[in-house]
Amino acid sequence: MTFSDLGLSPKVLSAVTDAGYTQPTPIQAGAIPHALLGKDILGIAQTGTGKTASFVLPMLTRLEKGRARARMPRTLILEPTRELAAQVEENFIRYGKNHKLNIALLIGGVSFDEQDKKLERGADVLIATPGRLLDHRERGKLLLNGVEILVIDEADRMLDMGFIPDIERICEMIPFTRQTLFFSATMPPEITKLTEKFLHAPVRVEVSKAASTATSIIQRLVKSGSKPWDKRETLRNLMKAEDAELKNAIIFCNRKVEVSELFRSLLKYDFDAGALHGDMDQRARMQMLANFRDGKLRYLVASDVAARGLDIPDVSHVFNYDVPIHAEDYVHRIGRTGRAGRSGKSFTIATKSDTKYIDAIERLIGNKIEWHDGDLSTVVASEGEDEAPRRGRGAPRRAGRKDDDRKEKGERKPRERHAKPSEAAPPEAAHDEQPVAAEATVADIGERRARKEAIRSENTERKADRNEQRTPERGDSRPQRDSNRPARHRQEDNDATVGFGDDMPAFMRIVAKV
DNA sequence: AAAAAAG
Repeated sequence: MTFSDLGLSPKVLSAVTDAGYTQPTPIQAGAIPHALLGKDILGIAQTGTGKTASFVLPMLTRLEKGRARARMPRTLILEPTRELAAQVEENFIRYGKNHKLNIALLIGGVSFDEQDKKLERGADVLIATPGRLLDHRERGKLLLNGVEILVIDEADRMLDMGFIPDIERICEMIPFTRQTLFFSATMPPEITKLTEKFLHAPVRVEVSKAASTATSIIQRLVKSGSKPWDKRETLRNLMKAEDAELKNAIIFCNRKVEVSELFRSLLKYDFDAGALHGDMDQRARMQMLANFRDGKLRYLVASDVAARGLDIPDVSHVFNYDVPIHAEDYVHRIGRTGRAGRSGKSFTIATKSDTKYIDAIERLIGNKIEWHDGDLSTVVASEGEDEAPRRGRGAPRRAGRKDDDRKEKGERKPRERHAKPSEAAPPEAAHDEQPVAAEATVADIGERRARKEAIRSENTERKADRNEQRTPERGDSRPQRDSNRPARHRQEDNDATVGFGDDMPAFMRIVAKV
């Protein structure tokens, strides 16, 4: 079976050939001929199975007849995350290089203007996340009654994310005569109901999980103390131990705060790391992902935004800095490595409180995961030791480490309540840097502010010169404000010393106590 | 115990 047997147009075939593909994957072979005939498709397939091309290629062929009218897109593809949407756009660009198609990407976090212009011009292909799509429609800039082909991708994930009502609304805006291509990795009851409602006599194409993935990934559990610095140390040791074999790695954390904390910590230890989570501004998200794909970054610290769907080929290692709370997430995360028959390694850092989640994972995958270097019964209790490198600058360290721990707990709490998660001061601020006095001096506060700003801009553009990050008071770090941030987070902007800096009047100190 | 997605 080759691509030329599937009935695709010459223009599409030549782009596929140029991309270096000759053999369709099972989902492509199963779905493309039916999709070309205009049939509805129910595709049950995981990512990494060639699912995207299975709808992009037939759509391109079918779009060769006809032209788009202003504000009336001819096709619509719904994706759960912005990155996935952008990835689908790339596929249309790659395989549509012999076509003159207008492609519009409607995702949140970026300005409306450009998106509006593309809609105005008439889009052949509209790729969107649900929120931004509905937003455009409510503004009257978008008519969906010209849509001939609707694609709903990653439906089960849309369900997890609470998008199903939005999806139903959107489906109801599109004429009955459309063709619907529907993809989901799993078929929970809610999704089955959705397909019964919105698909007409679909052809079901099911691709079993690539059995090879499970076997080609070496999985290990790694014991660790439960304090953040224990876990960071465990991770660093692991990264160093794997260095020779490690080409690149994704490091998953359960929370966005942890992503940014770990990211900053790794930078301090000179690891070549980037970060990816949903509270970062869109430009930074795209940049980090692109740099990681291009090999400019070796490590990507990420939330589960990166766990599914994203096409990041050739990841040699996956580290779970946290044990995922939901067992399925484990499968998705480690599925980022060992793709396309290659081998991969995954290490999951586990603490005493993680045992029940590990049990759930082992039940799901039907296997015990081996311990890397002894199980949790051998963990030595932590004394709160953090072995981070010191900086020469500033006051000498305070005597007791344990003292500092107490300080970290006691002092960070009140400010943490206001802090936007991704920008909260890292624990290291109290730990392996300047000790923070109960009443911070103006200079301390000014420096902490500068640091925060450096971290902010670090999230947006990673500077080549690390020293700039280390001495942010020199200047050029500018705060990157995200105007899209929900109002409840904005309070943090009034926190501490923003707007006063080093010149903050003394009476403000009480407010800014850190 | 989370993340994601509109502003």
